[in-house]
Amino acid sequence: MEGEIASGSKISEPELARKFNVSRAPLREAMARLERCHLIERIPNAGARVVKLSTEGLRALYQIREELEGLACRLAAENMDDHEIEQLRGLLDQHLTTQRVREGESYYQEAGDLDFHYRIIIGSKNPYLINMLCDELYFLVRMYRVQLGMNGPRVSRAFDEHKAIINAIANRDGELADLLMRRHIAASRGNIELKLQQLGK
Amino acid sequence: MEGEIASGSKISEPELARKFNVSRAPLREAMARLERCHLIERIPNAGARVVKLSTEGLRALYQIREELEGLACRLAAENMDDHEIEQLRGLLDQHLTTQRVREGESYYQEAGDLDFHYRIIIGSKNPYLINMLCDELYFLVRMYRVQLGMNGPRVSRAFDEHKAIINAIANRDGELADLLMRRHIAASRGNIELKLQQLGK
DNA sequence: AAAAAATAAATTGTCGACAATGGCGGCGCG
DNA sequence: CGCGCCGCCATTGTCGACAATTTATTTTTT
Repeated sequence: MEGEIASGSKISEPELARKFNVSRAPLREAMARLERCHLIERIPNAGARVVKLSTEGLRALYQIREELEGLACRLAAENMDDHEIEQLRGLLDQHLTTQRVREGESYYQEAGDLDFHYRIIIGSKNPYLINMLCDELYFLVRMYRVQLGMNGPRVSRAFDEHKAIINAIANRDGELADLLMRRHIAASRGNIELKLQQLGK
Repeated sequence: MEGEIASGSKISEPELARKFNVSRAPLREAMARLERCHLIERIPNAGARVVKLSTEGLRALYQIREELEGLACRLAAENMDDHEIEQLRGLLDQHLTTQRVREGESYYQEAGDLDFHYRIIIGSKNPYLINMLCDELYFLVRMYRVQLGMNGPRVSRAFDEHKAIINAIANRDGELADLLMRRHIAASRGNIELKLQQLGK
């Protein structure tokens, strides 16, 4: 995810097993999980390679995200209880004080439970949705984030958008939360796409 | 999927390995796949059990389907070429002549490439969408279908809805195709839910 | 020199066995 | 008779080795 192993480089099962001093069995399963998360791609009988980030990949991924996280917002507006919403508000305030101070540095890099989107998805209470987003797509999303991390004016703007979304959810206005989330994700995509074109190629 | 192994019954790894005369390794992977498809559920250190079909599960599953297959329609309207659309039309006509004759018997039971929804998803050309729907959710969908198969007036109605959707796609009207698909799936859900309440419990 | 055959290497799937972990039932004790 | 402890057992994770298949490379033949 963090780019430590170069994009497109080959991942050898026996080689990594030696490197980490484990047998092939657990490493095999680990690679199966990576494949499920779309972090590696397999070519039959020719090995596995680290995914390459691309504009087309980003587009395809974010098309799904818009739809699914929009739905997550609608469901979260129905299903999150007041306590959870308050907790999420607290998380945002915490981000404001700890992270946003060093402006433009690193909003958005938190993992798991500390991530805003993650929490909303959990809040939807739909097990299939949670599984698909948190256990499969999210690692790839985070890979784009980490390697083409957001900075500049987008940081504070994203924070404001998060605020607006949580407000809509707190007002139990699922329709609005849905719309705001879709726009938020679309904007985020635009930002990353720009970086991809500048840096990547 | 077909209910041969009763819902809720335990699946033992070593036991099945003996039954099929294979070692635990391949059976292990097979079960991992079943879990990924949500056909079995694991309780840590207590074994795996066949999923139980339920109204809540159906609801959660179809919420995702509406969203994702709606998106698939929108994308298919953009990305399917004329040849693919014509092929899909042919498939529908074939269903009409071969299956629909024995009215109310078994529309909808075809697997894989022969399935209408399947083909549209492929037509979206979005690899993540294809993977999630065809490789993960679809087996569970088919389980509901097979075990609570459609019959009665719903059969011909579903066929007409399919026709309308393919027409919208052929007209490159993604928005309409999206809407029609969502309604189609919602109606299908209603039908299955009814059966679940009648028969299941 | 080009094509074909043979060989080497890597990937991938499979096997049988062992070990650790946690749940469940039986047993003793209060 | 109820409660907690202990041992058995199923589940689960791991290991090292072997086999099959496919791809790449080298050697041989025309």
